[in-house]
Amino acid sequence: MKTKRQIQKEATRKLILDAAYQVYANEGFSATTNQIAKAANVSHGTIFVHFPTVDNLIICLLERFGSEINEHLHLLSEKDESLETFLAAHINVLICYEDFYKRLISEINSLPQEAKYVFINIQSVVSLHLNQVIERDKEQKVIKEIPMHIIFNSWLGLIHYYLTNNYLFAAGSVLTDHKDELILNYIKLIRK
Amino acid sequence: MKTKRQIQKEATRKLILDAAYQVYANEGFSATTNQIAKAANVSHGTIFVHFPTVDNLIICLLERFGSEINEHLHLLSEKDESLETFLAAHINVLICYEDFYKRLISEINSLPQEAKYVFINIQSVVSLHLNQVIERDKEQKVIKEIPMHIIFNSWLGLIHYYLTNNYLFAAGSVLTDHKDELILNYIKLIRK
Amino acid sequence: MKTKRQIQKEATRKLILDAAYQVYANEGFSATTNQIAKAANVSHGTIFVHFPTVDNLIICLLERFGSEINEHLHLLSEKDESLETFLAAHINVLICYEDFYKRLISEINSLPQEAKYVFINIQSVVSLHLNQVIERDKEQKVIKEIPMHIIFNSWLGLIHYYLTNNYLFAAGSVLTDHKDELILNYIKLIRK
Amino acid sequence: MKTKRQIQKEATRKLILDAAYQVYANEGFSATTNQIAKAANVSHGTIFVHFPTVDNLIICLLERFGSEINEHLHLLSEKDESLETFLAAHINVLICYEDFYKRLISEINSLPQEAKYVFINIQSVVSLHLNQVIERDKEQKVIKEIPMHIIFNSWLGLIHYYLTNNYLFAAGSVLTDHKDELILNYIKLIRK
DNA sequence: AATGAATGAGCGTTCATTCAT
DNA sequence: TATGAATGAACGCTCATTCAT
Repeated sequence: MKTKRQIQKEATRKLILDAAYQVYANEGFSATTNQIAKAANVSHGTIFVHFPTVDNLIICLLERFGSEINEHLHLLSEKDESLETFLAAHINVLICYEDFYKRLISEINSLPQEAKYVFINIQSVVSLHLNQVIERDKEQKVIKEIPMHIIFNSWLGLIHYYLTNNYLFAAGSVLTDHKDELILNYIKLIRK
Repeated sequence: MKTKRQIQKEATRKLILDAAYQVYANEGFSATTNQIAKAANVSHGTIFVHFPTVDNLIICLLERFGSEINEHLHLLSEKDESLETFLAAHINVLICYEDFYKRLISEINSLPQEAKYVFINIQSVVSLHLNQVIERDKEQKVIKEIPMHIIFNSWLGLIHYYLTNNYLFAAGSVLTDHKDELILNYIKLIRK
Repeated sequence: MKTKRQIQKEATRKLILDAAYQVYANEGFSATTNQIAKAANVSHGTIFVHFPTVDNLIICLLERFGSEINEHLHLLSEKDESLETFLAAHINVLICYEDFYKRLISEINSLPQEAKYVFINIQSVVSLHLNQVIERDKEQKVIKEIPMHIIFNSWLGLIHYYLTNNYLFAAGSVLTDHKDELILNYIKLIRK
Repeated sequence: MKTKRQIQKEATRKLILDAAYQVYANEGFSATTNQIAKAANVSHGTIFVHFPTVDNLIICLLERFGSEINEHLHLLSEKDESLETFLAAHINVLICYEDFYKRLISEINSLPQEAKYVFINIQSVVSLHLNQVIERDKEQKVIKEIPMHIIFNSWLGLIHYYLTNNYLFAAGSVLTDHKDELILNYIKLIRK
């Protein structure tokens, strides 16, 4: 049983995390705690009641983000879908988080060490699912003899490249614009 | 004929650029002018004698970096080398600048607009050469029917992915460690 | 009802404005925010919690100063006093703010544009009252046929001259020392 | 006999003083030594060969300015001119130096102590001549019974007031625009 | 639990002055 | 004599963090 206070506290905590997500997505991780407080409609000090430091806020935010995105990704694995369907589903999930994800892959190296674990975790979930799908295709001998991690890293490399260099390829969402092209050609690459 | 003064001035300028290169490579582009001054062993004010603003310092540094790396790359095009040789040469060049290049591809979006042009320029030089090498192979029908820009972006995507996620793959230089594997498998991907 | 917090905040704001008033009066408007912070016994950053920029601090200070001085001057108009009484009252008001006023009339041209409006406003209040008093005397044909603005500017010119050149005329307050002489002779000048 | 070197040195010194005069007239005394060096077409360091500190430069500049303006004023006294002619001549002299003089009377209190002596000297020369002219008129009983220093300070007060508040009265030269009005009305004031 | 005023170290930048050339 | 690169203290301002309310 949660007391009224605990419920209130968790609500505020969520408010801050939601705001931080939006602010970081829009401004990058150099956004200030003041901006986040304003976006969350709480006082500046409240942030530090819930999170002892900004780094801690970022870590908690990324943990939540990791869980959320992984939950989305898990739903993919249940069905017995084709490679094409899986890749499309993966991109569709990323589109939901596109702005934030873009910031994340760009600025990951300047974020606290623990943030990286979240990032690794997300990638390993995708890897796991991709593995399953590919293995099936491999049995049918349609996939080249290339190590799984290269197959996986090529895919992530390709879409991360398009995301980080968004400005070269699209005015709005690069994933929305180039989704089909990316999937089609990536499959061509890994197929015999 | 340069006067002793001019030589001295250029030496200091080089000192600052070299220091900035090292500091940015180690700390990322959020490093401060104070850190750079200390690394260059000059007073803080001296930086602003040579560069009116930090942004200008960054742009000059990137221009120098761009020229340097392009010079390296141009040497490649003169010879009639194989795809494998070219990719190895490309990686070898990047190894020389690995830490700095890693920061650059990560943080390019937070750098001044002019910095992006330098980055685009570097990439287009690589693209140009890769194009030549691939076209030759394409005539021999060994390359898949995939648009050139996808071929190019897959390569950059792959090595940028390994660079930005260095910590996943290697303790030291990820390019040194995975060079052969990357080249070998990338070629497998684009070949029929 | 004000909360304790609001009271405290206003107190600090007043502390800063009071300190700024004193520091500017003593050192001129080239005094630094550090000096003001020290004089106010608050940390340097606190100044910028209350005033986004120095210019804003100066403008707020001048607005307060303008209100205060105008309030003093308004009290004069209610009575049906003689020219002599009015001029004496004007000088008496200025004596209260002498050091600050001296800096203001000296450095007005290097202050932000909005500061000038405050200054103009103060002068126009004086002008208004002087006008009323003079008009009465003019009806009695004791004042020369001279345009009102010249009458007004002669008065301000005279006392501003004594203020800016204080060091020529007095060790302490030039207005206190020369008040009677200035009034007496100014009246002689404008009377027939 | 001056050596070639001495002649050259004096020429450079003059170059710097001329430039400083122009720069201070245009920008006020907060202009930097760099601006002056550029305007004088000499190197920054050269300024400090001729003047140990900026304050010393300002003092020397004001001494030269004082001599120059006093020389102009001295020419006035030789003739046996009327009060009106004298005041017109005074204003005409000031018009030659208007921008610089305006800065001087505005910023005199933030200039080094010695600068004030120059200013006092200029004023006493004007005072001397005005005295002579007025005394003549006084003998003819056309001037009011007012102490000479008040008569003098009213005049300076009036024109200084117009100069410091130039922006209230004119877009260009306030002395050129209001010269006749000022003289005419000032004479009205001091005449019986 | 939430507030928000206060803190102070640190930022990029300016500028009078120095001194080797 | 003239130069101009180098200096470093000081500037206005930012911001994560603290703590009395």
